[in-house]
Amino acid sequence: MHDDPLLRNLNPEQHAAVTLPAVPALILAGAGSGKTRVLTTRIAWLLQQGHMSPGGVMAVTFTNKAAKEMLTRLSAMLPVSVRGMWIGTFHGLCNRFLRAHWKLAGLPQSFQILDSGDQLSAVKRIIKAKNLDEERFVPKQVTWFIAGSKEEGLRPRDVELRDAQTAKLVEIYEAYEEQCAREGVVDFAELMLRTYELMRDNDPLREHYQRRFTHVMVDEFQDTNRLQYAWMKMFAPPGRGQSVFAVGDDDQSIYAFRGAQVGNMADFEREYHVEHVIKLEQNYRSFGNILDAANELIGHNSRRLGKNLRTEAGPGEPVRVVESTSDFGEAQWVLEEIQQLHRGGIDRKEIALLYRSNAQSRVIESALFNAGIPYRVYGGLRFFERAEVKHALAYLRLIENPNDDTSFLRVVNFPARGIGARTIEQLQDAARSSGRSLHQSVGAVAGKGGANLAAFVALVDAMRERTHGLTLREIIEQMLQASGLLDFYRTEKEGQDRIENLEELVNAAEAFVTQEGFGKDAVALPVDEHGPGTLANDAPAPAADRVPDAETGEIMSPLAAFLTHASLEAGDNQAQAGQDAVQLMTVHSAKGLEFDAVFITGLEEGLFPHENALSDSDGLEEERRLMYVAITRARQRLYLSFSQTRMLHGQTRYNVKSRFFDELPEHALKWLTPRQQGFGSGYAREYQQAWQRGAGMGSMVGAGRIEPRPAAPALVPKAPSHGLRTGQAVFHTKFGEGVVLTLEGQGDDARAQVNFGRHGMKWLALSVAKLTPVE
DNA sequence: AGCGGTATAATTTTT
DNA sequence: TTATACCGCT
Repeated sequence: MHDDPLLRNLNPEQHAAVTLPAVPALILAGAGSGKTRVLTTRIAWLLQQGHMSPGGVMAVTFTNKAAKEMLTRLSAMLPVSVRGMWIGTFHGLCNRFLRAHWKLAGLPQSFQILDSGDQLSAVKRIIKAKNLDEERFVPKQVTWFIAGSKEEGLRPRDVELRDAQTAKLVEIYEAYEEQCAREGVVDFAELMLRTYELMRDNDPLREHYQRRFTHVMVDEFQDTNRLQYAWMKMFAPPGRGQSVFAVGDDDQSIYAFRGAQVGNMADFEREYHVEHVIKLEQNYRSFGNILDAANELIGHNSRRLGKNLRTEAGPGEPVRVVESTSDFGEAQWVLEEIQQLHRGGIDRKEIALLYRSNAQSRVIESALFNAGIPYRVYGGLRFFERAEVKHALAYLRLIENPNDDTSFLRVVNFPARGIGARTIEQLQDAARSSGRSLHQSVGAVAGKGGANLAAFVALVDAMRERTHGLTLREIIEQMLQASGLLDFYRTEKEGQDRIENLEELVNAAEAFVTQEGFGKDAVALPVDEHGPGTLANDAPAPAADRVPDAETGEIMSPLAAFLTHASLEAGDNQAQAGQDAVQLMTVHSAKGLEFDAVFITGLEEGLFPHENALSDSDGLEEERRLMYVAITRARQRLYLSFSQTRMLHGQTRYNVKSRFFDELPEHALKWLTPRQQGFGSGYAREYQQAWQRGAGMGSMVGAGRIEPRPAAPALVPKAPSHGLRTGQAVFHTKFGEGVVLTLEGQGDDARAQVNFGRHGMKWLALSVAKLTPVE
């Protein structure tokens, strides 16, 4: 049956998925079930069998990383050029589409892409120009409104004007669109929406692409938003006979907060009359106890498509659970355990420390730092987002397009050249009243400011002239000199790192030109603007990079292509790759990764599940899925950890252990600290204090049993008449068990704020409420 | 223009 | 606690 080497070693479900006929199919791919393998093997198999040509493939992912992974694996499987295939991120493919059809899309040929930061400053400018109150129209929220509207497929005229506030927001949205059009830029959501609209409105074009893409595959389908689903339907609508291969996992849907619609999976099944739903439940990553924990936990969610992970690997080690008295103690314990694991032969890069929110990394970082253990924190600034790099890119953008006001404003006075806020305001007024760009309005400003502005414009113009015809590397080097950026950072005391980053920018450009062959994302394919007819269906881009525009014969410049690349792929964050370092990240950023050993820290009510998500059941279910994602990252060892107290916003919070502990199977767990009946029993505290005095936990853990230690004197303030103190565990007949957070007032006035975990935070009058101390 | 003080708010994130 | 924003001063 499996003579074909491609299909060898596939399990029956994977095999079935790979060799499905060309009809719509939904693949429910559990964590660690070989999803990417199925996706790439299917493409390879279809090509090998001659069921489709390379040009007939469209495979969409969310991240550049996933797209790259797919391409790498695919080219390892088959000696096929990936050039003609449309494999990439939603935004990358939109970019490719719009580069080919810029004219029809109503865009300038080398339109540039705004990242979220650029978009924010663009919105800020509009709010200022319209003289609106930034309190009422918070720029961040306005960008959410705009992106949100676009992701619902709504242009300003389509948004329902529910109230005055919305009407004003729509007005800003409208102005924002005009501004983007004037400057020749698009934001991320615009890439999607513009593509969708062009496909919707241009019959020959739609017809062409629908005929071309016989196989459309969408990865992480549970993360698609409304627009992305509608977009997909434009390329492969129901009933047109294309193969649509949607791969996803509803249990790993953790991006509802940014518009993801898990419901798209069910909608897809219904609208496409999907007959083939294949569940990939065989897990190749984790041992049984870990999967038991994951399965049981996620079983507490309703509204699932239903899926259970199984393994043939045996139960493996138990899931270890640890309680600490403080976040500090937790970090110390994690540190010890990491050292133990490392001594036991596990690479540090195979150890992940996961947390719900970024703020939690700090304590752990300092513990690791003090112990001299190398670590890498995910998240944070990425390469192309760093200030000095953005400045350099702004100059490059101005070389490419002097009317890019966002870039103009970023560097008009950086390095300082005597152009102050007043001058800029005058310039903006002039530009606004004439409807022209800042660059075009420079002449309207008189005086010294005006002269300086003119000098700036002359500088950029000179850069443009002098770099004409040079290689990308030379252009950037010229610009770094001429702009004064290099000189500026050379004289700055902490400028050395920045200069290194600017040099790195030159390297990145060089790499882009040579290795990447800057065509992949950025350069137009030879697609006729005027519809099918003359189209070579899957003509690969000729000899790599420089594809002339179908109509004018113009070539997109390497510079414009590089700028596009920089916007679409923000690059890694700073951490030195390659080193054997412990991996620190949020649970969200751990999605898709796997490690030998995983620590999930801060498993406390209010933190994980997060308090902001507790108000509705959808929120709680997403938190639970998040926990599910976290658990399923672990191959061999999983640690769950929580702490009685935690420093948050500069205050000590008294927490209750996460409700998720009650949703895990007892048989799979092993408590390394004594199992608590209620909360904060003296025993655990004594134990922790004993440990913190230096007894160390590793040996006790290693021995597999914990010996009671002599009690340490409790460091608590003197007890007032009601007998309560902060941190006190209490019982309330209605709310159950809780922990006292704050005590106020005296006698009959005395009040206590109590954290009842899932019953929330309560203020109780002690003269009325029946609170029983638990200890 | 740039510095330093105070106020304020503080999940999760990719493109 | 800490990062960022804004204001007022030099």
